[in-house]
Amino acid sequence: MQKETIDKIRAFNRFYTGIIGVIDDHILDSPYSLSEVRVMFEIYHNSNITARQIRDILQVDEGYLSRLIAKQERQAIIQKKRSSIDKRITFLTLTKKGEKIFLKLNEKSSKSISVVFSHLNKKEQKELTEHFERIKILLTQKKIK
Amino acid sequence: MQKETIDKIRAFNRFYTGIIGVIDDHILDSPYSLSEVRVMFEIYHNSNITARQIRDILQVDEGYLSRLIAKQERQAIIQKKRSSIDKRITFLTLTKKGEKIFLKLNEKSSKSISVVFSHLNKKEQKELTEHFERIKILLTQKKIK
DNA sequence: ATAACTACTTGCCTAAAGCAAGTATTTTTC
DNA sequence: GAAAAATACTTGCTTTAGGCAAGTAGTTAT
Repeated sequence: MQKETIDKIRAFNRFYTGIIGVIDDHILDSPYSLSEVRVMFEIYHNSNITARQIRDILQVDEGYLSRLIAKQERQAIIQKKRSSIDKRITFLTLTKKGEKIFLKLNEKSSKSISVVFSHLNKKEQKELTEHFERIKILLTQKKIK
Repeated sequence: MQKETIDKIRAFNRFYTGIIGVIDDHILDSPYSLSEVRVMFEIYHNSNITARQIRDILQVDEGYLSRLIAKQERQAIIQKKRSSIDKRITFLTLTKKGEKIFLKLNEKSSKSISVVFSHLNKKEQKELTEHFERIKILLTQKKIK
């Protein structure tokens, strides 16, 4: 791979890390950490997910995750139900309260996304999301070598 | 802003956070933390930068940064020289040793970037960096409202 | 000359996260 | 079908990252 290309990728990564940082910062003035919000996100979008699956998606330490989940269970955000078929596994769902909390946080994050991207008009927004789409396709397709 | 657009942005952010995570993970199996490498990066690319400037670029706590710099000075990676005009300011440079270390880490990061993007052919690489370029332009231009 | 400001440092503290050993359950192997 | 290996999760212990506030030294403004 060419050095120039690598430099461009690196430059974009630094740039985009900053963008993500700004958005995340806003979520962070809530009583929940980024990781906690991510856990809620995964459960919200995939009910009855397991801790193991979340670990694989978010790439977090399983011990740490176990504690996060326990904490959110104590706070009645998450509900655990053990599988009757395989008792090692517990399925996770958000409680009504948890769902409410997550949606509020999501709303907050939407707001901060809106702020960061607010200077774009309709057409530019469309262009932007098309770039995103293409990048995703480029980076996920034919990972199979 | 439209909900759909926000969702697409969020989806890309999650996706790209993962990509960056994979690349960063590789750098992290070195004795230096991400923040340390970033500090080296800034000094390497901008000799005689000040701690204040690095703080502004990287958006890190100045106390934490001060310690990082002190640590790297002890390790003879960084050299401080106080400004004779304004003695509050110290200019930072990499030592020969520091430069060597940084370049090695940079090389390592280049390798991991190469791996992540290796399935792309020349044409696709070009397309990718063009998307990056456009996104950067879209997101930096006319921030002035 | 004093007050306000800037650049950086230091002390103190909490939250984030890694690692390893442990428990309970299920699956594999001989 | 018992022992060994594997899986899903938990717990204890520890390190690291990073925030916040007060402190120091130097500079600029009033």
